[in-house]
Amino acid sequence: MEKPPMIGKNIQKLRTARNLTLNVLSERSGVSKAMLSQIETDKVNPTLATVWKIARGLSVDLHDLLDSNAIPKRKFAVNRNEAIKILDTDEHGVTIKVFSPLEMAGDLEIYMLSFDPKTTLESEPHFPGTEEFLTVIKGSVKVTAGENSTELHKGDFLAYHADIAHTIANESASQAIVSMVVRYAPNQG
Amino acid sequence: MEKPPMIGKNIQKLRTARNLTLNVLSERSGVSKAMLSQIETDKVNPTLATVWKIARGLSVDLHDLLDSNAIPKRKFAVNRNEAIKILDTDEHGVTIKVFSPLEMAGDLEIYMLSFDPKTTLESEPHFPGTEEFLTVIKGSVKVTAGENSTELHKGDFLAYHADIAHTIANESASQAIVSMVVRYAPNQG
DNA sequence: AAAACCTGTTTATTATACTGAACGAGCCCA
DNA sequence: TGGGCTCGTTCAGTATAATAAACAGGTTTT
Repeated sequence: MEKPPMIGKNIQKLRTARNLTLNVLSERSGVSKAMLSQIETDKVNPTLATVWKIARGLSVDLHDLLDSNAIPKRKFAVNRNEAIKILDTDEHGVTIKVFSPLEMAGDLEIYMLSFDPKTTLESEPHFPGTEEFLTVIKGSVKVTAGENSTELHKGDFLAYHADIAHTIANESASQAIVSMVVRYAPNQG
Repeated sequence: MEKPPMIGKNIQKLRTARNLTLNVLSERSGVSKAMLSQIETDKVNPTLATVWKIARGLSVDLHDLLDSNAIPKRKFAVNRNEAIKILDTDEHGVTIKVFSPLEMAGDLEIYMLSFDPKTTLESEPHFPGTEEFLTVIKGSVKVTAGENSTELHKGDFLAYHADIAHTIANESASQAIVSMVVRYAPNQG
């Protein structure tokens, strides 16, 4: 985070994703409609208390409000065997953070994926033998690998072979977060 | 978080822990000394931009300032030892579910751990080279491995060598759930 | 077609966050 | 017993966040 957070667009994104009007959010949050409008257009520097009220009105954590804006623009081209293409994401509304300390993880890589409402992450096939293990931390996602499609909710866990094309979709109107452990094929490369 | 955040004491704690004076922090953050004093004593509702400046001046993430416990996160414990064992649990109030389909996971095992309030899971050292990757899905836990102790909250991720004795404790009054990926040492029986 | 009802924006006013400077308390040294 | 230094707090003025009310644009009503 190098600049003061501009949470306006985030708030608006969350609000519209839930089909809430400024009037409704104003009632639910206790923040005036005018102030909401000005905050969403980044015309003011809202008070911490005000931001908290808005987060509460949107039924999200204050962190989520700040985080979705504090998008780590950092791209990364992690290559174990060959180029693994990870989208960078702003246009898709999917944020990927790398957690794994590579010197520790060996052939593992751990990611934290944040999905804005109605967003999808599409992955090309990985090398044969590659597996993915994911855990839903928040919200719900639909994972499709080949023919199979599975709906996962908060707390669910899924392991699958990732050497075919697969997608992770957040079809809901709220944010979804999943952690993913990718295990690359042992004898590859 | 049920009330608007009172970050005054957190800021003061961080500042004094670093032996910074209000003057110094004022210079480093660009926030006036007077305002810092008033914020620390919770006399005002600071602006989000101001809070961000203070976090920057303290070289911490904004989240750390908002969280009730102002502790830097995501450390990694490192060390070595021996022996393996996984407790079973019901008497301790800790439930372990195995998610990993073994034929897929190879040297990986995936668990879902549920902690009742005020419960702790103590593990003997695993084989040398064993690593654990855990993700907090709900609540908060305190992970201790050797000397190092880390407080993890919802959404946090931690990777550490598990070949020394380690404990995962839920010190809060509510349930905690974490997913754990255990990666056994590659060349170990 | 205009009246009534939405939407989000902009105005005018009040409340207050923020600043620079003044203040009092504590410490060190002459 | 001072002066000179620091510390954190409080004062007065200014900048601006927050509010209520008026506003413009677009749909639905009658």
